[in-house]
Parts: sequence; C-alpha cells; structure tokens
Amino acid sequence: MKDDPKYQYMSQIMKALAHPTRLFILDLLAEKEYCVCELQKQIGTDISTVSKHLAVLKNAGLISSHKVNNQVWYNLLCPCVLDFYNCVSEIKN
Amino acid sequence: MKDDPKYQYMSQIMKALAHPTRLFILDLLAEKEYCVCELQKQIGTDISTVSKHLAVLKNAGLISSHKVNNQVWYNLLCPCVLDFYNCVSEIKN
DNA sequence: TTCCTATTTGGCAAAATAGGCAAATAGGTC
DNA sequence: GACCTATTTGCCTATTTTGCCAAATAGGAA
Repeated sequence: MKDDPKYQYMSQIMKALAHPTRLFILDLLAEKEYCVCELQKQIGTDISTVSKHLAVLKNAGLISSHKVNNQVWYNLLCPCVLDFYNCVSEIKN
Repeated sequence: MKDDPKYQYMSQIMKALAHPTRLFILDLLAEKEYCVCELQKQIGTDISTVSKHLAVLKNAGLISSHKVNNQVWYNLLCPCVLDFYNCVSEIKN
C-alpha cells in the first residue's frame, strides 16, 4: 500500500513544490509566461540555478516551455496548484 | 519577493508532503485516527522511522496528536490537503 | 521496585538536493 | 567562418533528508 506508485508519483510533484524559489516561480507564471532571463532578474540567483529549478517543475509536469529564437518561454500547466496555496496558507504553525 | 516568508513557510509544508510514506499516512488518517503502532503495521518500516515521519507532519501543522496511556493517537488537521491529491493526480507526466 | 509495551530521541552512514562556476549547446547576426 | 546572447549541462562542494539501530523516556501492571 505504502509502495503504491501513486504515492511515489505524488511525492515527486510535492518535491517539485518544496522550494521557496520554485513556489515563487509558479506565482509569477500564474500571471503570464516568462522567459528564463526575465525570471532570473526577478529571482536574483545564477541563471543556471533558475534553469535547474525550471527543469524540476517541468519534469513534474507543472509547467511547459516553448522556444522563440534563442529564448525559452515557460508557462503554468496546473493552476490548481495555486488553489492549494490558499489551503496551505490557513494552516497555522 | 523570492524571500517573502510566505514562500519559506509554504515550502516547509510542501516538504512535509514530499515523501511517499507521509502521503500514505495522511491517506490513512483521512479515514480515522491511528496510533503509532497501528501505522507501523500498515507501513512496515522501523517504528522509529514512522515516529519521525509523524513528527515532520505534526511540525508542519498537518496533524495533531493526543496521548492515551502509553499510546499516542494521531489525526488529520487539514483535510484540504487531500483535495490537492485530486488536482495533482490529474497532472500527467 | 521490576517488568513490559509504546513512543521518541540520538547517532551515524547513505542518498538526495542545492547552488555556484565553467563549459557546452542553440539560434541569430555580421 | 567568427561573434553574441540565451539557456542548459557537468562538475564540485555544502547542506539536508532518510532510515536503521540502540538508548532513553513514559505509562501501566505485577
């Protein structure tokens, strides 16, 4: 039961959400699509770090990307993730 | 913006959800409350491992516990977490 | 008190994750 | 071809997480 692949699968998605920078990225992508360099300006870390965070989110199926010339644009695939923000925000520590 | 404490806080909760065993525990607690030894039977790992997973979930505010004699019973505090399961389940890899 | 069961805690080693830098890749322009 | 910009990948180190074992703690019962 514990080894049901559904828990493996869901924990992979939760892991993708388990980083402040990635949550911030999803919040940004909720408004509009961004290219990597614009996200990098908002975030402030090395662009390779941003790229890796985006790869994690994409691998989890949360975002998608398309290329325009030499830029890669990312957009949100699963807006329901943001609804969960509200639920989680109400949990008090 | 990235350093907004809300992202720190939410990522902490997401981290608590980012493990197959802990997701399984929440699924069990959705039905009824369990004591540690009953959870251990369902999960099959060392009981100290179960106890630590429970501590992670409790620290995140997702579950609560109360003691009856020498047993500790745990129950779910945030059923909305399970609604998120449905959202996440629909994300395709 | 001693004994028994239930649970937590500490320590440790293995595995996973994060982030920076440099190099590689991709696409365009000159 | 050489050059420039945008992005990804590889490598490395530091940090965090995981899970087991043993020890400690808590609460009853004999």
